[in-house]
Amino acid sequence: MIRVRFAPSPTGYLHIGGSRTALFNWFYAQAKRGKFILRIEDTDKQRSKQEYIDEILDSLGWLGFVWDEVYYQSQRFGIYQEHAERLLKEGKAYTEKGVSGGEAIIYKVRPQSITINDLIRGEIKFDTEVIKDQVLIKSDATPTYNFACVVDDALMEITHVIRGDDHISNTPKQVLLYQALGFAVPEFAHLPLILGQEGGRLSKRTGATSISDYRKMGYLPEALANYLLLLSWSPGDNREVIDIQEAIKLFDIKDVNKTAATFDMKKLAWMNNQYLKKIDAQKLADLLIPLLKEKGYIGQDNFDRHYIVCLVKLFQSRLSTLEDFADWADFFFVEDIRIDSQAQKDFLSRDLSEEFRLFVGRLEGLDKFDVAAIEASFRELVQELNIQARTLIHPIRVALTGKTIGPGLFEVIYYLGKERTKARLMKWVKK
RNA sequence: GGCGCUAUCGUCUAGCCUGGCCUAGGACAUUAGCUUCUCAAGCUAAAGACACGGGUUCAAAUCCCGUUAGCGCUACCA
Repeated sequence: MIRVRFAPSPTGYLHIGGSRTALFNWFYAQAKRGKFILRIEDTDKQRSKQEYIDEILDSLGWLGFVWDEVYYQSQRFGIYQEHAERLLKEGKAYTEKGVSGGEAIIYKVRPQSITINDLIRGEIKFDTEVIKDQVLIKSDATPTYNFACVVDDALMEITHVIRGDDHISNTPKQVLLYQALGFAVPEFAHLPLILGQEGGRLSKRTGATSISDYRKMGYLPEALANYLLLLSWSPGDNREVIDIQEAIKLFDIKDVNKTAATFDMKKLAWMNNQYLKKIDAQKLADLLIPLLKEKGYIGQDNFDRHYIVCLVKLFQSRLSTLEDFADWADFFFVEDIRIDSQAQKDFLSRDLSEEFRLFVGRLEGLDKFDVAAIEASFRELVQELNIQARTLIHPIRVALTGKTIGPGLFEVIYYLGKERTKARLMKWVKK
C-alpha cells in the first residue's frame, strides 16, 4: 500500500506552493489507491500558531484534498527523544552543551557517498564530506526538522516522499539518518518550485499567495487545482481543461516536469472562467448567494433564488471570479446605483429627455413585458425617430446600470422590471 | 564560496527517454478581423522559442562535454 504525506509547517497560511505539493501527494494517493497522510510540523513553538493550523485544514478541505490520517509533531516529542537517545547509546551521536544551557544531541556524519534515485529527476549523487554533523535534538529539547521528518516518515510508513525541490539538499542528510536508525529509505520525488512574476519565490508583493485569498476572491477549487496541476504536468493531446478524476487516470509521477514554473494570474483567471461557464447555473447561484448576503445585496432569508439564477445566466460567460458577479451585477440589487463618471460624461451629457420619455411610454403600453416585446418596442421607436439604435442603447444602459459594459440591454430591462427601469430613466428627464 | 537542481515563444507547455514525421504543435497574454447594442464569450488570422559554444552522426530541440544564466541548500527555521 502506497502511503504519501503532506507536511506543512503552521508558521503561515497555506500558500500556492504548499497547496501544489498537497495536490500532487493527494493526487498520487488517489491514482495508486493509497493513503494520504497529513502531518502538522509544529515543532517551532514560537512561530507555530493555531490560527494557521485552522486555516491550513480549512483550505485543504476546500480544495477537496481529504486526508486519511493526521498527526501533530508537537505531540510526538517523546518519540523523537527516544530515537535520538538510541543513536546516542549506539555511539552514532554525541551531546554538546547548547548556548541556552541544555544539551543538544548531534549525529556524527561519516564521509561516504549517497545516491538517491529521484522519481522525477533520476539519480542524484552527494558526497557527505560537505555535510556537517546534524543536530537531532536541540538544546531546548525540541527536535530538528530533518530528524523529526525522518522518524515520522519511517514510523508513519511513508512509501513516497513527494515534496518541493528545495528539499533536494536535505535528502542526503535524511538518508543518512534513515540508515543510522535502521529504517527503510522511501522513494523520493522532488517537485519543481513555483516562481512569482519576477522570477523569485512567490511573494505577497506579486499578488495573493494564500489559498484562502483565492477562495475569497471567488476562484473555484476545481479550477485552481486544474491550473496548479498544469503548472508542471500535462495530460497530452493539447488538453488544458481536464476533470480531476480523468487526470488521475492519466497521471504518472515520471511525467512531472523538472523546471520551475511561473505563476500566471491571467491564465488562472481564464481557467476559472472555463469552469464558471460550464457549471450549472443553480450551483453557481448557490456559490454566489453567500457573497451577495455579505455585500448586503440580498437579505439573509428573504431573497428570490429563482431571480438570482436568471441573473447568473446573464453574466455566466463573463465571469473570471465570483467576485466579478457582485461587481458587475450590483445594479440589480442596489437602488441608488453608482454611475461611472466617464460613462456619464460620454453618454448622458446630451439631453435625452424626449427619447427617454417616449421609450418609457412605450414600455408602459406593453401588455406583455418580455425581452422580445421590449426589443420590438425599442426598435420601432428608433425607427420612428429615425436614429441609430446604438445612439440610444448606450445612454439607456448607463442610466440603468451605471456602466458601459454588461449583458444585452433588453435582458437588463426585463430583469430590472418596468418600474425600476422607468424610475432610473425618468431621473434624466428634464421637467 | 561549496554542493545540488534546471534551461523550447513574454508565460504555461507538447516534442527529448526510443535522433529524421519539427518548415518546432497547443494554451494564456498581445495585435487585427468577424459577430454584436457595449463588455465578455465564440470564431478566424498575425506575431512570437529550441540560452551559448563545441562535439558524436548522413542527420540533433532530441545524445555527450563545456560555458553562461536562474533557482535551491549550505541554521540548535521548517
